[in-house]
Amino acid sequence: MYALVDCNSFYASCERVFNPQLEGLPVVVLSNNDGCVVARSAEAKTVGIQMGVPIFKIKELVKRHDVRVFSSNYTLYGDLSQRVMNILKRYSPDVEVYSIDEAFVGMKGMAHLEELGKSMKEAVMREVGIPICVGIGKTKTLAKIANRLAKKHKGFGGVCLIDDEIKRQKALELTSVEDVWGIGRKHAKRLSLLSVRTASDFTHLPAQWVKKHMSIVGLRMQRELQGYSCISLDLVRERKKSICVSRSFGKDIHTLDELKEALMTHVMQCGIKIREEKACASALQVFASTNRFRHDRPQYSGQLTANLLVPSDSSLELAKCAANLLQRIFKEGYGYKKIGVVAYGIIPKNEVTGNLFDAVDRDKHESLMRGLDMINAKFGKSCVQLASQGFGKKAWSLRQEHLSPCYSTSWKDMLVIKADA
DNA sequence: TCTGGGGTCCTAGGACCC
DNA sequence: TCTGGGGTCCTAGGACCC
Repeated sequence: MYALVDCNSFYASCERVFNPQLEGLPVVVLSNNDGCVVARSAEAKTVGIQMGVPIFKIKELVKRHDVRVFSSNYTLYGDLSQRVMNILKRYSPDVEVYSIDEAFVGMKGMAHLEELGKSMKEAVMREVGIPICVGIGKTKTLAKIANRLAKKHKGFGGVCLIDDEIKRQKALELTSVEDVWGIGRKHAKRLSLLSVRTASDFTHLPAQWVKKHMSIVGLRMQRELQGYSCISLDLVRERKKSICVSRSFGKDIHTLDELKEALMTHVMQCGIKIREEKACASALQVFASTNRFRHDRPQYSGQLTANLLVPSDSSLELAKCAANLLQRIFKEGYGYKKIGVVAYGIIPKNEVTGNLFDAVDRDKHESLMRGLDMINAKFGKSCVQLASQGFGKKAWSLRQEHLSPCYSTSWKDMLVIKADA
């Protein structure tokens, strides 16, 4: 049996933990650049705010209902997430952290599953202050479905267990096919043309049809819904296959110099991620694009990939390569909205093969990067930078107008509790 | 004026090899 | 004049997830 633990309105709930006045009020959290709504408290859902809607489109709604708006604060959410996961690990050695706000917990051989679920819920609320729901089923996909029901129907008290045939049937009938884990917009549309409306309908489709139109991924989903486990717990995190850092700009950027400053900043971040993985990248891709929503302006999107002579984790080398790629994709006369870098061919550092014609002093780079990481870890990631990242005010920087403090990870942001004299 | 970011997996088709 | 078959690897694109 598997339990799926999912935090309710996670980002919005995080904001509430250190700011209890938000309790009972509609709260939303925005994507990077204060673009779209990516998390909503229950109250925000009730007043009709849709997931993913750009904030500028709901100005009126926000004003009318006094909705509290926050920029996303991943430092805060990441820290609270870890605390939640640590609690779950007390219940089972098998915890797969699936995303920042979700984890699968292996419950093999355990009894009193519903009570265990309730206990998890209470512990997380008591110790971190985050509300969660728990769904339990024979397969991961059924656990997902159970979780959805637990969220949707108050009667479950936040914990839903599917442990027999009757409950499974009932749960599948109550779930629309587009709400099944792994069925996205495209497949949902195709299925609706066949009058497949619920998860239960989907399980009755001929397997050949599913295989043909939805590949073996679809077949696997079907089997999982029928109660045959096909997706096992992923307990050791696999090595990443690609590492990407990209951002939209607060406003359009026209010059190569400014684009380069932004790109160099992303490359530096990418380098840090690569070194955290104790890995090297074999190839680097740079991409840049204009604002795809502005149909009234000329559109352009360029991308180019280059192999490195020797796989590397040195920000300096990556930066040099990226700068070169940018020069080649840059076209004058466009307003750029986004730029990014992707590292491919990620291999463990100790498996890197050298090259006879390699002219780089790798030991030197290595100690330089070690020093740089140490300083930046201690004094903030912008303490030591590349000159090419630019100085002074950055026209391209993110918009973050509603950022909350990092209550749990920064000394200066810690709450001060005043006792009444 | 203002529309996110970071991933994974699968398939088809082309290049290439013997 | 006649021009195979089997296999691997790589890439681009699609679909999906949170």
